[in-house]
Amino acid sequence: MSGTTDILIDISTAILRAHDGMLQFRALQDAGQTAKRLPFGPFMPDRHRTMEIGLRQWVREQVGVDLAHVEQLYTFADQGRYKSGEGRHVVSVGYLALARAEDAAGGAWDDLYSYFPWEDWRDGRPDMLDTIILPALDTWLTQNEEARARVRLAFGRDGAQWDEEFVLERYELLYEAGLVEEAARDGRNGKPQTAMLGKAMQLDHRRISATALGRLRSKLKYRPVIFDLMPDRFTLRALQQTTELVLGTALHQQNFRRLVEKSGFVEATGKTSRARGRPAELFRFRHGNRADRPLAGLRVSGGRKPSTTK
Amino acid sequence: MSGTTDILIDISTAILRAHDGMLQFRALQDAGQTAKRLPFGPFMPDRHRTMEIGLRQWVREQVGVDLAHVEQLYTFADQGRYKSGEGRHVVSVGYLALARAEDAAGGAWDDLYSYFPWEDWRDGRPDMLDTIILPALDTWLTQNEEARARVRLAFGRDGAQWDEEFVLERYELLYEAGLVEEAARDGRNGKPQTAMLGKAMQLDHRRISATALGRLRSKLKYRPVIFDLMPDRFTLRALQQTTELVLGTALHQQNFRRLVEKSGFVEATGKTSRARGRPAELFRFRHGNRADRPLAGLRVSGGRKPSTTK
DNA sequence: TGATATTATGCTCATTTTGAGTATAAATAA
DNA sequence: TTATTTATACTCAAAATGAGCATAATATCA
Repeated sequence: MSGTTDILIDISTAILRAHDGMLQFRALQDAGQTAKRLPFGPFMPDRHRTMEIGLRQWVREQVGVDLAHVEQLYTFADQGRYKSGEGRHVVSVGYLALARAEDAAGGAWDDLYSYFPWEDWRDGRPDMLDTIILPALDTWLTQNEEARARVRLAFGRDGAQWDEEFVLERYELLYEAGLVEEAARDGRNGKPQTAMLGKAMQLDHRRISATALGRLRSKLKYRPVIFDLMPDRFTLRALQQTTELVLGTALHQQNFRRLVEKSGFVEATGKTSRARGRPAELFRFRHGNRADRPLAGLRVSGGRKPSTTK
Repeated sequence: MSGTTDILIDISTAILRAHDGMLQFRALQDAGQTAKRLPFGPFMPDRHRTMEIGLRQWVREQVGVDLAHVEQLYTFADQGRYKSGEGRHVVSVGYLALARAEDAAGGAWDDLYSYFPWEDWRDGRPDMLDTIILPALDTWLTQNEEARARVRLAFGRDGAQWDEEFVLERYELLYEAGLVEEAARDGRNGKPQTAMLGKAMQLDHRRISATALGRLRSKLKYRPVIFDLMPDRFTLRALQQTTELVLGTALHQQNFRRLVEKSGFVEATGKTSRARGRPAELFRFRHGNRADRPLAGLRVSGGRKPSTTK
């Protein structure tokens, strides 16, 4: 008597790596499709004892990457965001996976920030925010007054701080405002906007990718996941650059060093790497035996502000 | 060609409130069943445009509580943890909801910590950890050497800190070790253990509740969700007690006050509440207009330790 | 009524953490 | 050799944190 409708569960995985100074993810190009997609496939309970087993099967078959970290993100089930399924209702479970560049050589990797250009603040606040996004959102807000508080929080307006973790919230607002191509594709806000922001993806895959980036940025601050993006040995500089890639912000080098050294997560190997300047010590990740203390210092702050003492 | 098996999605919600000095959740008693359950029901895509709509329907029909905050927790799909579904594969989506005691009057509410007695540290470290749990886990570990690192992290052994957020990890280990009734029920580790820890629940509902508690403890530290458990006006003492309930730890009163006052999340109403001692100022939650800064100071610490300067 | 218990609140103090620099070292490139 | 580049050490002030003492304002009880 209960849910008689056929339900199909799709498992999609955003696989991230740090490579070539870019935060990249594995994107597949289907013949006849402009938009790319994540590796994905149906959850088949008869064959997959757990969803993670299903995920690993589709990843193995479609992209063959060694995954260093796997984490469930969210289950999306709202109508209209997922066209496909031949009449069946599709529920979409998104996963985040991390890979080391060394273990993830082949295949096509895309720059994640080309899908979310407004998220990369390493060279300062992106111009497009003030020239395109905020004005467009303002226009939209005149029709959608109730969304004002969400925009304020997500985009850090009117005195609110930009929170680098709100990746999904920002993407969702852009979708609702009809500023990303997926919105038009899903038949939402029929008006063809002048500028469609970032590259589109198939199905709900950009939404899943946004969730992945947000979750990773958040997780960095309390678990040592950053090391799942690093090779076996690395300089502190390389670690910092990867962290900056993920967070989308520049960090203070000396303070980053201090933070990481004190965290107990790394140990020196005694070897050094030579590149252009002074050779840097090579470190390695120090497994679990340390009390896992958070890298809370990675919290991005807009600089010191005098505390509001009236 | 894809997943031909019929899949049923169940939506279960752990609804929490703070009442009578207890952290309570809404538990339903089915006739003929010893174990209680959460409100739950199938996701029906034809009727439910989103899962949250489905959740709200089941909550309305089964318990009629006004929800102040709703948040998806996790989607569980592993075999053998969910007996039911008449041959269909059941995927279980868990939600956390918060309610104000005022809006959630009727019905049966259970003390959450009676299901997780090892999680309540307000009066210090629970005895059962050293008298029952850790010895039993040690015995189990002799057969399951690979789980040692997980036990160390989850239960804070061998120098690791107890992390109050690892509620699910602890429950899962107790399940795997056969120390909670659900393990025997699911046919895992047939040996009837002497002491079954905490009260059992139907299906995977204790697992969902564990996830809910862990998520809430974590979220407290970076979003002002605690106020969704508070009445309209409250003293700082009441706020602290609710926080302690959720975290399962005692906090330093003066420092808690300093933290909350500085956070900008509350404003004085000018009125006072009278009880036994000196009357306390009544505060109210100050909505969004403040930059949402984290209540990071809520991070529970085992006290100051001299930093390991060699 | 007055002493006592109870709770709230203000304040201090020593550490630690954090943000922001300056200074120096060790390599390569010109 | 000098300039350039990168790594690393150190300093300093501001802010946050952990711990506690002191005092205020009420109820309760003898």
